[in-house]
This record gives sequence, C-alpha cells and structure tokens, in this order.
Amino acid sequence: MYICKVKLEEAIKSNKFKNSVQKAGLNVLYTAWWLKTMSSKELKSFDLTHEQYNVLRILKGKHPEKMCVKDIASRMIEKSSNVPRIIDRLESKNLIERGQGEVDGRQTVMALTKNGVTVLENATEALNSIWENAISISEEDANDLNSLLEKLRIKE
Amino acid sequence: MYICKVKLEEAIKSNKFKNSVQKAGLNVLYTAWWLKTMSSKELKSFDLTHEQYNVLRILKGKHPEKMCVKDIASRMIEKSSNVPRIIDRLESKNLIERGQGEVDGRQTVMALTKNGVTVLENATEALNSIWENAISISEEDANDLNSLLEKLRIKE
DNA sequence: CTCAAATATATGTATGTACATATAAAATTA
DNA sequence: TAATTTTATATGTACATACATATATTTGAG
Repeated sequence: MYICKVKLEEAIKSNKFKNSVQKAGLNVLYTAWWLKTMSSKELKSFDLTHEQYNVLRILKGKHPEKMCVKDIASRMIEKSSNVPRIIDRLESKNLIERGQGEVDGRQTVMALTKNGVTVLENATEALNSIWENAISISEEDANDLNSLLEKLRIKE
Repeated sequence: MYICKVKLEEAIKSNKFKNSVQKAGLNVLYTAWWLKTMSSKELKSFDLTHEQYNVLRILKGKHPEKMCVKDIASRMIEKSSNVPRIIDRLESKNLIERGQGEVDGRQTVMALTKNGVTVLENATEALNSIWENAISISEEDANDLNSLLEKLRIKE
C-alpha cells in the first residue's frame, strides 16, 4: 500500500468530527500508523521489525552492560509489548546474547552481540535518513508539537 | 498495567533524543499507544476491540445503506487492517449482517444490525466520556495540534 | 529458618497487522 | 465472444499485542 501524505480527512474519508479534540485524537492515531509503517518498510531490509529495533536500541543504551527483561520492558514505547518473545527472535538472529541473571536467578539478562551492534548502527542510519526526509517539520514546530502532546496526556 | 500520565522521558526512561523532531515522532507513537490502550480498556465492557469499534462507526456513517469491504478499508485509520477478519468477528457477534453484492458479485456487503446500532451507541457514549475526561487539551490547542500533525506528515 | 507473598519471566490464547498468494467475478481486449 | 487482465475479497504465515495464567526464584513475616 502506498503511504500517501494526505490530510486526515482524506485519509479516513470523513470530515465529521465531534470536535477538534476528537479530531486530534484520531490524527495522533493516524500519524502514528503513518510513522510506524514508514519505519517498518525501511527496517525490512535489515530483517527487523519496528519492535525488534526498539529493543536493540534500548540495549544499546547500556551496552556493553547487560539488561534484564523488565528493564527493557519499562523503556518500550508500547508498554504492553511482550518482551520475552521479541528477544526470542533477536537471539535466533544472533543479534543479542542472553543468559540467566547471576545476582537474581529469576532474571534473563542480555546484551547486544557484535553483529547486533553493527546491524543496529546500519538500521539506525537508514531510519534517521528516512525520518529526516519524510518528516517535514521544523525543530521549532516539533517543540510545539511535543508540548501539545504532553498537554493532551497530562492534566496541568 | 496502569496507564500513567507521564512525560515522554519518564515513560520511556530516556531523555537522549537526536533532536526535537525525533522526540516528536516518538511522542506521537507513545501518545497513540496511550490513546489506544485507554480506549480498548473501555471497549472491553462492550466485548469490542478498538478496530471492531472503528468498523462499526464506519458502517454507521452510511447506515442503513450497505457498505463493501473496500469502502470500509479505505476509511480505516490503520490502512493495513485486514477488514475481512474483523467483519468475521462482528458478524459472529450479530453486530453486522452481510451478504454478497447484488450489482458486483465479487463484493461482500454489510450493514449494522439493530443490535449493532445499539451496541455502537452505548460504546460511543462511553468512549466519548472517557476521552473527555482523560484528554486534557483545549479546543484551541487541539486545533494547533492538528495543524502540527499535518505539517509533520505533509510537505508544504 | 520456614513458609507465604511478591517478583521476574515464560507461555497460552484471541485478536490484529503486514504481506504474499489464491480465488472468483467483472472488465477489457483481441 | 473467448481469452486476458483487473478488481474484490479471502486465506495463509510470521510477528506483535493484550491479557490470563504458570513457574521458578527471591523476599519477608513469623
């Protein structure tokens, strides 16, 4: 499917909104879908899904330290992600190495492999590049957008 | 999982962003997850998923006219939704009635049942109510937010 | 110290997405 | 009109989400 850059009204073929707040909610949902789809298409060439990429990036943040499942989960954008299954796939692709926690035997701890670091770097470069090309918003507007999204979620 | 109203930095335990544009992208993704999760929790009491609700609302737009799968798909927020499977579930719950297209025999056409109309009305009332309570943004700010999201997606 | 409660992770199931392919009907073309 | 192409929908598979439950380890109350 071609990801058109169209106004919300065209995208969902409707201009009947209860109010601007409802429209903003739908606009956020649509924009998120647009961003995810665009990113996923790029990540396909690295044999990564958006979520697998997210886990790799989180691991990079502490590399070469190991992280446990819970620490990763708490940093995921989508909080209900099922981290154990995502890391299953990353391990089978030799992008991470995992073992049992030494201090806490309940934990599964893991870190990026050398290969994982390389794949992540390449994927990040590609992703940064398409975000820069596809997202047409200034730093100033992006700051305003961030403020408004926080306003939406958080009562002052 | 409790859906906290927290700043992005707390939600993903990171304040290392490449720039404000990248942060805005992540903020959109997180806010969309927040909205969807909040809505889904509410829809659970109507035995509906967010996507099933979206299809019902689309059908409402033409009710009592019938719509075909393609027409519905073109109005979905998430364009890659697999509409045939969603309508399978709506039909088995007697919320929609479907048949073969009379003009075009390839089409599957469908419309809300009486029950579907009722469930949709109740679900919509509940959903509007929690959106009003949970989304803390003024109409003015919502208008700005809509403009900025369009700016993000569409090159001027 | 022992046992109950809490915690970290894994797993099962229903639903949905993303994408490839299959099937049947309509439209087009030769 | 027969054959080909296009279109509308369905289906299969891998991955992910949402949520419930299971298992193992650690913590903490007594």
